[in-house]
Amino acid sequence: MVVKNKANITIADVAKKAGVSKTTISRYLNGKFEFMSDESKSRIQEVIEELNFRPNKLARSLKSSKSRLIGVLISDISNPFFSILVQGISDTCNQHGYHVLVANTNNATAKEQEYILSMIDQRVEGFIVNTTGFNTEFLREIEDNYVPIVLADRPVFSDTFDTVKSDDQQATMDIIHYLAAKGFSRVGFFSEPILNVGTRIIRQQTYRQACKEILRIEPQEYEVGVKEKEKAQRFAREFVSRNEGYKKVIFTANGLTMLTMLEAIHALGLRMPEDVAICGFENWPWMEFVGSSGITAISLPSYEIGVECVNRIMLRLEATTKIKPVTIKLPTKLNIRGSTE
Amino acid sequence: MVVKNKANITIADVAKKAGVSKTTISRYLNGKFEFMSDESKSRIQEVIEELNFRPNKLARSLKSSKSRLIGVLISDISNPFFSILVQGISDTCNQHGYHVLVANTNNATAKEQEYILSMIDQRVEGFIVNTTGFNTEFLREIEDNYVPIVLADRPVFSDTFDTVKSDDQQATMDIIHYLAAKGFSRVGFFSEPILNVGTRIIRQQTYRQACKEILRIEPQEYEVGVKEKEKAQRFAREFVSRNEGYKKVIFTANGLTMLTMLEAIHALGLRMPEDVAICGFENWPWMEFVGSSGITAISLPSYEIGVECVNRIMLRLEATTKIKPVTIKLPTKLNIRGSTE
DNA sequence: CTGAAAGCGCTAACAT
DNA sequence: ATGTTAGCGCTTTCAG
Repeated sequence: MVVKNKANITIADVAKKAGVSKTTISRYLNGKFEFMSDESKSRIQEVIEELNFRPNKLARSLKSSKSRLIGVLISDISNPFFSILVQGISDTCNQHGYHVLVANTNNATAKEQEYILSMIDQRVEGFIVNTTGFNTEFLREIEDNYVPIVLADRPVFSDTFDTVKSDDQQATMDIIHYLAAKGFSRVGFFSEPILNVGTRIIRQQTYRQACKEILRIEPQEYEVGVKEKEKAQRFAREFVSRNEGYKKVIFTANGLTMLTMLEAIHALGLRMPEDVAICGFENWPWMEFVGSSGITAISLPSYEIGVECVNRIMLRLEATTKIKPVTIKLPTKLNIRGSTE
Repeated sequence: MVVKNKANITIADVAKKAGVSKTTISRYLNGKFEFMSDESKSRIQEVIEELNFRPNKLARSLKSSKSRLIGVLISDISNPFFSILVQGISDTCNQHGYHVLVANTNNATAKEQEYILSMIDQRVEGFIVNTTGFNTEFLREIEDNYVPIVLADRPVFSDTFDTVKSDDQQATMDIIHYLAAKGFSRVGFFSEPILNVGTRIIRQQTYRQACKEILRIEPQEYEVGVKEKEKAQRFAREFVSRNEGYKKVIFTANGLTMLTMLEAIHALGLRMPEDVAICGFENWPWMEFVGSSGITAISLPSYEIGVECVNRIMLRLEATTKIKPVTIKLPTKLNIRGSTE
């Protein structure tokens, strides 16, 4: 029988039964044993176990304004990248004795605001936000007036927030160096048409830089949404014919775009890498056996990003002085497979 | 400026400024306008907007023992099946004005207990549990003494819990009927060696039943863990040679096992479906273009399971009388592709 | 070493 | 139609 505090035992019941005051119980619960007699201590412990007493966190929180809750806002939790991020966040928070309040914003700016405000009403102690990108001012106000915020994965172009993300510049330069060495003289950048997502922007800008510095070509960029199957096929065809005679590769900015383009390639009956090669951001287990010998892809440190986000929040919660915001870039890994042979 | 309740405005401040009592403010906040003058009402509204007042949910919760929080325990949130489930749960809870406290149990029985107890301390109003399977007694105690529980996806063999899951019996019978009609006389059941997970057990039992009633063969069952690459290859080879001369198909009990076996098939250089066919539970986008023409797979209603779980909880929270526990089985869909041609 | 009492912000029974 | 008052369960001065 693990459970039996049916009667809603409170600190007062424990105090009465132990023959001490509520204060002493409170001290016991908070580990303030310095000036407590050993008798009291062991007596209290006995009674607590006997009554199966567990303190009401709501009451504690109300009194202390410390809820031991972290608010987590995720743009799309069904995306494995983000669910692993949440796993990292959740596991680490739990280790610190915190719980996470998770909400799915579905990339909607208004929902992001609404949920954040509502979580503040619950007195969360901090936020980890995978932001939609349109709430920079709002987030700054929250951070200024309430609790710390760490941005997960998606930066905003303002250095006032702690940000934890993958090192996308490095990753992009690395993969393009690799592609160039393999003889791919034409690299097309394929991404989702989502405005304002810092991650995409950084990958795209680094791609452009790499086009100039490494490949010495004009960038070839395509924006295609997840549901736009026809457009994806048109773009694939266009990219292939436009670069006739060159070794060419489709470079996708994220896992969803990879899926979109793989579908198109499959539908068009193109061979990888003979007709067109492919590679991109986000590495998933199934990529090992798609095509004749797998898809070249960049592993992102999703779990570790989650862990670091929590570490930053905890740092700020413990800090007594202001801490300067930093951007933490975690290393990625390039997995080379047959799709870029 | 959306935010500016820096000074922690309380109901008392609003009352003072509006020239009424705290009670009236409280009534206003709770929509008890029946006996309130229109002057008071509009005056209060003004002041609330002016001061940007938002009620402290912690205080409300302490008073009412209603936290507007639902606890969600997930065995492995990095698994897309579960992350979509969480999405369904989270979206639906938010629609009802609830937030979700999410914890990842990593299939650990002790963690499941620990997090549940801790969430009770936070006064969550209900639980949605994707249980490890070893906490039946514990969960029953929680439900008896505290708050409603709904089991998501994984049933336990006890009819005392509300359970929401996919209709695995139907799905299994359907796919085996389909396979039999296609001429597959040998079907092997491949699953993870996890004990006590109701979902696996049901799929396996139905498979056995189908072996008897439809295929009229002895069941051929293999248990292989996600990391056991060699074992997977051994089993694949064994299954193929054992059923030499028959049309045979590997039937995987979940997405992870599908990945494990695809890897093995790929490593062994087996052709699908010529050397061995494959199909299984869980349908993902990438399955459309693995192999020459996709993988046959069963779509599971993950999101809808999440939605229904919340509906059940809400039903219980609103109910005044005891509600009889039910098991809700949601329909699946068979996606036929080239791997079972 | 311990306790009395005040109060966190809100709600609700009981007045009026 | 509105206010007074007493808590919800805990923490924390302040006083012994």
